[in-house]
Amino acid sequence: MKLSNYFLPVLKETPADAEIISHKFMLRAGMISQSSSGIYSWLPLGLRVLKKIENIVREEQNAAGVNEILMPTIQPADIWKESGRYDDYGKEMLRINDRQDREMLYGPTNEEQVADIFRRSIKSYKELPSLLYHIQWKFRDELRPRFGVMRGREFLMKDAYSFDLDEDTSRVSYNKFFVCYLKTFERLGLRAIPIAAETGPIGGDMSHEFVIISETGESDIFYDKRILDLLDVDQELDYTKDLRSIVSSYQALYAAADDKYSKDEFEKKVPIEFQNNSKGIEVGHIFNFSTKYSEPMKANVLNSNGKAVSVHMGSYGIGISRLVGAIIEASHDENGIIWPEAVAPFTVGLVNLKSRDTEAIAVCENIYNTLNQAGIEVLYDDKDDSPGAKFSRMDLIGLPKQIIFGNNSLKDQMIEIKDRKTSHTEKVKISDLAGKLITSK
RNA sequence: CGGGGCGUAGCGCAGUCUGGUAGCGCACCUGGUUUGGGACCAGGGGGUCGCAAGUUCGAAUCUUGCCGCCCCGACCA
Repeated sequence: MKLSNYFLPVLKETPADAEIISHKFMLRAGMISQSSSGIYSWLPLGLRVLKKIENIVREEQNAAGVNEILMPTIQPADIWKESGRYDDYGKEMLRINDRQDREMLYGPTNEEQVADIFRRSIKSYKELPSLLYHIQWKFRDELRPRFGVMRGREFLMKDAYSFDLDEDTSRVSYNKFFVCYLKTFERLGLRAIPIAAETGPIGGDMSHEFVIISETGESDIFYDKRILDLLDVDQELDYTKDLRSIVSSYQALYAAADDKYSKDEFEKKVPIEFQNNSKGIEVGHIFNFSTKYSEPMKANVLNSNGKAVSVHMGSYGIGISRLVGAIIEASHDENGIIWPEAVAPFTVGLVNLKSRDTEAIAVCENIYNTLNQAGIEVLYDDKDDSPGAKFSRMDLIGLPKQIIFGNNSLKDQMIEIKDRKTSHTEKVKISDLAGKLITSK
């Protein structure tokens, strides 16, 4: 993509509305544009990141054997009345009436909807487990939206649902998602810690929040530092195998949010040198709620005795739009964003500092075409701005690699590759550039 | 929803106390000179001062009502 042809409204000054780093940078880098409180339009650069994250999440869900579906944003009130949540869910739920005055709502989540889909189709225990997910926009009319995309009212979420015959088998599904989440966050370049979460009225130990450590986090977490060393799920995962050992290696180490934190337990279980307390951003939540929805909604299957039983359900969320902000919170410096390569909107930024020199333009065009053909995503700054303006804009938008065509590049046929994160710069022959970038990928 | 703050050009702000018909920086347009860390000179365009009503000879400024946005708190991916 050529910058001269790209819709990238970067701002030199920070809009007064933004408070936290990720919000400021997202606005300044032209990633989003606020529509109203907690509701944003996604501009090209932001959308590319959102899609990258979405695709990684999708690939990992598929790898775990979860089926992708797409449920509507607008749901009928009826199914929510069935589950009993129509009255329980407060003003956070946006309720609307259609032209026939039927009660509808903009979905804040999809347990009812998916249970309805399930019960229409699945009748036998032989078809279990059943795993479904979708990636869809949700709306929760938050009391107070804030922090830009991190706590919007409208947000993009991956939510998955499991259906199993009983508690034992639903634990197998739960573990599957647990491990899948570890893998997913790792691919996103994040270190997400699974922490024991409140299970509410259901009880039990089957609820975890996945939290990334960040100053701006909204939850206060206490954990055993050694859990960070476990966060390396590099190996190919075989989801057909028993995943209990992986899950229990995490559960063995203390990690809890303040609402579940017990000082005594923490100090007893964690040697003092491993005790850590910090703020975190919740980016995922997995939850098993047994028959809470299946029972009132009559989502039953026949078991091997021919008896109708309520299925055991779980739900598993990842806040995709929130992750865009969370990644920035976890990866930036004073000059701007530093994208992990996996989610970067472009892999490299090609900067032509000699943007008025026809010869330089010709060489840069050639480099641009070569990189594109090599399958490298490149944003080519072909604009006629001063070097300082180009550098600071490139730093702001945070592409992992900057390729700089400068004063001497024509003469010596060398070009600089600068690493956005480390600022490490190396000169390579222009003819070697594409090969160099491909191997470093 | 309680507490606090803000709303003046695309963005950041001054002007409001003390009423006299709107200004600065950046951005934008034109011409010229510049090009390794947000260039310079000259010229130029752009604002129903959030909306409405009121007070007044006269309102960005005073009064009342409404709307929007941000921050802190209680709740949430």
